[in-house]
Amino acid sequence: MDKELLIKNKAIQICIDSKENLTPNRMVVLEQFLKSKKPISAYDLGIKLKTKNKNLNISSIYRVIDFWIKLKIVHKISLLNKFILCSNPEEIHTHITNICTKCSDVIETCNESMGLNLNKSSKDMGMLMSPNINLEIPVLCTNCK
Amino acid sequence: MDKELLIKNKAIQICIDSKENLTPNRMVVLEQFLKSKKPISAYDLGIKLKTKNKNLNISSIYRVIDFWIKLKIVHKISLLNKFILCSNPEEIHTHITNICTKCSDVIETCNESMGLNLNKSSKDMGMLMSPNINLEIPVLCTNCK
DNA sequence: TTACCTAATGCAATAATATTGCATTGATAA
DNA sequence: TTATCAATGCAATATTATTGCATTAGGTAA
Repeated sequence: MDKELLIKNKAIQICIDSKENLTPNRMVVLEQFLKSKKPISAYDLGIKLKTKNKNLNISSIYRVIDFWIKLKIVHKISLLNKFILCSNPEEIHTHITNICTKCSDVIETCNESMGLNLNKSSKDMGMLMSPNINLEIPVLCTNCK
Repeated sequence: MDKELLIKNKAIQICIDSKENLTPNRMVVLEQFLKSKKPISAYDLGIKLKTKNKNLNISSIYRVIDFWIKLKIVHKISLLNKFILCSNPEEIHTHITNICTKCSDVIETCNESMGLNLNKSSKDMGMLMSPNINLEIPVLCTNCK
């Protein structure tokens, strides 16, 4: 089974487990995310769906995206104001998103020890790191460097 | 000499060293940043300046902010779409910005070893971490946790 | 000084991203 | 059937950011 199908099944499972409704809108948005290798903006996602005769209002799109973010299936990449599928949903850990500043390619790496280090660093300052955070690291990817 | 004055002098020095022009607009924006303990949006900064009879156009504000960002005096906090003075300008290293998700308070910590670790992690994936990056970590601060 | 050059700024329109309130729909349960 | 509630549609609006072009200000050469 390829990776996309795996993620898709996982997403559906998480949705069911959370007793949430897997509506048609939520499904088409999920599938669009599965097809997007790069982060995509809410508006661009809307345009993509439109070409498939799925015309969602922008507010619905944002709401659906928020839904998937809540379930930790989708990440917001604040650096780009775009969204992308989480490559490793479900597990609670620190996500590290390497974002190529040149081509916007994203590679997600989940380095537990890094998460722990960051956590310790925050604690030393008396702060509490949120669980399941997503760290955005500007990099140059293999192709662009 | 208190910390703000220190940062101010450093900023001015960096500006001179870079042979850049320290214009009145750039100065008032810098001073507003020095007064803002929390990240501030470009528009809010404009409003603040307006109350001081300094009426800058929004495009000028963005340009001045970009100017200070270029000199590494100001950081953009992408998580909030706001800007804040760098607490530790000039030195090239990994900046770690802890952002309280409740009150938006920001504490910047510069942990060199963390930067090195992240760098290594990126390298392992064949990517090159940009120098002088700013990492945004969602936390709960001392007061809010 | 004057003329010129360039960086900085002003101005106003527009783009891009995101949120809101309220109406409507559709599924489910009583 | 009726009541309820989550999801969605709709359209206005808010927020953030950029752009092209005109104008200004400050420095330099003649």
